[in-house]
Amino acid sequence: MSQHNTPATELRWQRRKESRPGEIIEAAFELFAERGFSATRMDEIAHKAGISKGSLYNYFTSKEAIFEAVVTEDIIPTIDQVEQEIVSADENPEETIRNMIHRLMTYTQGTRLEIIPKLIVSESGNFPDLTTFFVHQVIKRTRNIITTVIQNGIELGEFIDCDPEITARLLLAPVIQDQIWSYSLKPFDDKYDAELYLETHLNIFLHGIKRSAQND
Amino acid sequence: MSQHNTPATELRWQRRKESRPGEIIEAAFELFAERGFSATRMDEIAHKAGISKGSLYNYFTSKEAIFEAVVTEDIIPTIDQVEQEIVSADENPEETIRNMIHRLMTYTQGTRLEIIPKLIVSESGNFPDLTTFFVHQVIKRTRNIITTVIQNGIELGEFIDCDPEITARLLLAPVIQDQIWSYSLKPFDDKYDAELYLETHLNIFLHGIKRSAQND
DNA sequence: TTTAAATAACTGACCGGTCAGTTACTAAAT
DNA sequence: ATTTAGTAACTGACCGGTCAGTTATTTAAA
Repeated sequence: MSQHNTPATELRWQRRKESRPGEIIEAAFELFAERGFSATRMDEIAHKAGISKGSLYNYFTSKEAIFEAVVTEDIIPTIDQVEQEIVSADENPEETIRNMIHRLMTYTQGTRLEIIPKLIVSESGNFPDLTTFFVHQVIKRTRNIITTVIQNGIELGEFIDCDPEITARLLLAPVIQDQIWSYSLKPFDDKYDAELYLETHLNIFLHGIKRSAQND
Repeated sequence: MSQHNTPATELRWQRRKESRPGEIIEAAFELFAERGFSATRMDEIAHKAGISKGSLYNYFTSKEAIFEAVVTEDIIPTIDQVEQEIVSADENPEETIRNMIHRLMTYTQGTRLEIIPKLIVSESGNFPDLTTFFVHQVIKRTRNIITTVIQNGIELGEFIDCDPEITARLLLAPVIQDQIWSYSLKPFDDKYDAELYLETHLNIFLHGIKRSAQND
């Protein structure tokens, strides 16, 4: 699609050992997200990273190694940070959920965390180990936080009696769906207002699980 | 994974012109769903269909043609039928939505309609025409039905004032998410009760959009 | 001068697609 | 009924292009 995205300086042969790996990962993950693993060529990754194919092998041992780096590099620090950030202090459960989901979106926006779900869904059959890693380190951790908050809301009597883990899945589903959509069907679908989408989701969902004075 | 899935009769060389195309599509779609388009080999499709690679080309002109057949064959009749089946009569909007979603799941269960979302999400970048076809003929048509019902509920004063199209997306998101999950991350994730998942979704969602006597 | 980042030409395995030959089936002729 | 000529489904070895990975060489930097 675009040309390579390294600095404008037209020096071939420039030696920049330190910055290469990051640039390679950046180039690769865009291509993987767009075409998938098999359909992405090493030449394309190299070109987009502004180097030759041979140079890739100075930094990664194989195409699979690049894919693994795309999915795992920086993931743990990022998810650690997100985990910290989204866990908010002592508000009531409703506000906690609102803030958590907003922060979740804010802190992943523009990071690779946003694109990887689509990538993993597509390639899960071919990369079982990576998929396990991602499900454990990202999906489950996020869901566990949400589950705890919902559990808490139920115990406080603010939320109706429901399965907290399944309810957490339902809270996250539209968020993840939107991320997957963004990098697959969105270009082919009618546009919609992402802000309104999220707000509407939170309103309906929270209204839906709140134990109102006379109901249930 | 499994061996080829043609009848047990161990006659190679059996001539079965009529049944071949269906068997090829069946074999191909399972492999495509599992591995994706690029990573699936023509030999594998042939083997799973119980014929030789050469024979594939008596029925389809190329690998892409098989992929197109997998995604388009029988889709229109199926979606026509689903569309008819899910449109229920004159119940109130809440019951209409409950029944529609239940029917939607019932009537797609076991059909290719259930697997194709994951396939299309994965390959959208490589098959833009097919993706357009699918989004128009399946996604939008389904969403439009839901949108109408929600619109109706709003006008009747039963539902709160919300954007009907976005709300339709939110109603469908967990359903589609579950389908995509089934063929990608489910084997790596904790098991959960699909029935309970759906029931909980409908309960929370409907409770969430219903205009209760004193609210809003 | 030595080291190592970077390159471009190269290799070989792989795989989509082809085709000459094989076998199952049909039916006309005996 | 049996033979056999004709047809078409089917096979699998093969071909040619593609592409991940290697190597010989060049050049920037230390």
